[in-house]
Amino acid sequence: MTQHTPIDPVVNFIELMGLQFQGDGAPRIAGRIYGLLLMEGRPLGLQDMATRLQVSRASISTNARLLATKGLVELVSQPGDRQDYYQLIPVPHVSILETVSARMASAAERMTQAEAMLPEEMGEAKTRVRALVSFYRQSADFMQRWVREVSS
Amino acid sequence: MTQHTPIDPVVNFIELMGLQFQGDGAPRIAGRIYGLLLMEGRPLGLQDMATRLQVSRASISTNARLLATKGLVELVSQPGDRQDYYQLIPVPHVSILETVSARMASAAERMTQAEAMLPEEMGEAKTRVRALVSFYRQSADFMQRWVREVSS
DNA sequence: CGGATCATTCAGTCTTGACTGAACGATCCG
DNA sequence: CGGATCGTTCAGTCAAGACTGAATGATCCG
Repeated sequence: MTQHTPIDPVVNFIELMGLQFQGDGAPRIAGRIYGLLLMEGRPLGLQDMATRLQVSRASISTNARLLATKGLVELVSQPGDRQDYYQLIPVPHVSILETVSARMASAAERMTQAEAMLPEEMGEAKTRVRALVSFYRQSADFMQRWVREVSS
Repeated sequence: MTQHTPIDPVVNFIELMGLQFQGDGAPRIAGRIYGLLLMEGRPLGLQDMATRLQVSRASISTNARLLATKGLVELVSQPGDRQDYYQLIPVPHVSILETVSARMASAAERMTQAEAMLPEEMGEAKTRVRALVSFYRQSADFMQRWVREVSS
């Protein structure tokens, strides 16, 4: 019978990151991978992570690549080794903020398109939508500024 | 047989908001409610919305209250009428940003707690976590600043 | 070439949570 | 009081998607 209440602080931290990611709408396993890399601080292979986190290699593969596309992690290789190693990106702030910024910008874009199709009679509704779009656009810009500030 | 490809721009906009919310991890119906209110620009009763959006009253009730807790919508009453009416909050920016800010702050808080439990030998890991926490805290602060800027 | 060791893909399972319908309590009006 | 009309709660259904295991393709080494 396995321990029901884990007191291992490392496991605890990894699990916290899993829940954190899940709360943000990302797969829980992606969070656990990030937490594990944060604890180890060195490149880890897929097989390593799969056994450490007790999940399938397929899941690790998928989620590690997900993290890579989001700019939180990067794929590295070691000479004379066929394994894929992943390691933390030292300064993930830029990626995080730019992802959010891009989301807002695309939302603004789609809303603008839908707003343009509304008939002229709905002038007030169109104005309300444009105000919201404006806020999204400004926020996206503001994040870019913040990126520059934080990376200086 | 119902129309398969809706060209009604209002329905189109409402549906877009539904998808937008869903993409942000919120219930699709919450987005549709917000879209509907954005189109109408006046307080709407639960029954109204339920028939307009063709969903159950229970769902409208739940999601309207969700939007209210997030500060996007507010409950209003009309004299001599027992219905609950909901209307848009004119300037939702503050609520949106403060929600995000609060999320980041609480994430930073939990990470700090978990980090404190790590043994001293893991000095480097602790440092990495603290750097991440610092970023979260700064971002939360930065959003507060942005709130002030946008509401002036 | 043939076996071994990778990562990835895909069909299928299973979990999460959004949504519904029926009941309930509250409030109002006749 | 009794019927009607609210909003909410709750158990149950259903769909989306996270995860798995087996199969596939690629690369390396003997």
